[in-house]
Amino acid sequence: MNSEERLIESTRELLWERGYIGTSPTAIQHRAKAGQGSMYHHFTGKSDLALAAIRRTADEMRAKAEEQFAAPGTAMERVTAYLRRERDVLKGCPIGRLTQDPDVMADPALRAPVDETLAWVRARLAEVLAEGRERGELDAGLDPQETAATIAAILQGGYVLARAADSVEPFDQAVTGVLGLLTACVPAPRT
Amino acid sequence: MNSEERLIESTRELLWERGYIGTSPTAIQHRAKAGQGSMYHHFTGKSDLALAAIRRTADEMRAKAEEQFAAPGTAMERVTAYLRRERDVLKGCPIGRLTQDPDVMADPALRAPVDETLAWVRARLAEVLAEGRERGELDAGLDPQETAATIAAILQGGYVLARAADSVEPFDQAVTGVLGLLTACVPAPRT
DNA sequence: GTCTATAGTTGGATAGAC
DNA sequence: GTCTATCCAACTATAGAC
Repeated sequence: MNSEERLIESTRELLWERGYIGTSPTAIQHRAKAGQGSMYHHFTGKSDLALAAIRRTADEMRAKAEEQFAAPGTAMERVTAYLRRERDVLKGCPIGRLTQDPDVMADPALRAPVDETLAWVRARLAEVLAEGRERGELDAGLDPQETAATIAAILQGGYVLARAADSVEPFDQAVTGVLGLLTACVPAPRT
Repeated sequence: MNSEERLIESTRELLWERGYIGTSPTAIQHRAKAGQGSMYHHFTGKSDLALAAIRRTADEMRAKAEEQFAAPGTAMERVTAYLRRERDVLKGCPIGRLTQDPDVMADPALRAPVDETLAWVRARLAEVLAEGRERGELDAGLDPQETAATIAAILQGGYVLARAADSVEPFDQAVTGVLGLLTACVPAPRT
């Protein structure tokens, strides 16, 4: 891995662990085993490097989610697979955590990938749910957009509760809880 | 309001807006219109001041939540009142946001009030739900603890989605969505 | 209690040599 | 491309005067 690549990857890690304000160019350089000259040769500065890092993380997040969304199976099966997927729960969401970073939210360029990615997740979940409703897999009264927001919020909120408790338990409970509520919206099969 | 009081209040605001890493003693002093000498006379340093601020915010958060939890009405009514209560959605949760602050989570003293407050919210919600289930207001198959985690996660996650979108819409949708799912667990009244 | 002075460290970046 | 030298501001805190 070349120096530019290492700088981006180190920035991705540090943004996840410490956020934008908490990540210094010096810390990035140390982790990437790159000098100052190298960093400022490849990138104009901290924000430029952060942009590259955030974009890559956002792309990766969408790709991983699409694996479950585009899989075969009923809507409930796909939503369950998405919620139950292996996750670094105690580390939280590398995109969601950036919403707490005022310097990220204040910069339209840095903010855009965060906004777009979470909006995409909601929209994609809504599509999956709408599809399930059309196929009669889900109750006709279920609102796809609202329920999609609920599911996306469960994940982001589950991370927060898990980090506070320093335990994955509340995350797992929140997921199990919403899946239980959703199951009640699955029409009984015609006998 | 005296100087000590102003320092605590300013710290509360800044922790909410910029987090622990992003809040400097200088910034606190400016907002509180207090000098350095004043601040270091009343508090041993940044973390000591942050502790006072976090404790107060945690107490306030519990008191506000208890208003809805202890109100008269069915479990669904109290949960609905809690979720629909007026909130500074785009500012997020002043306690939940601290879970993203590695320096807060690394210090047991600062971490404790965050952990305890969110655990309390879940436990209290579980009590309300269990009560509703016993009274026959909610489906017997509903797990109070899991559902409590779901509801608490909706709030924390709703804030994240709202901040990303710079709009309260996803927060409101997530809340409406989960209330819709919960309503499906309300047994039809005996006719 | 509050003020000013001081101080060592880190942050974020630039300049120019190689 | 990478290195070292240099820069100024901000961060966090201490010391001592008033």
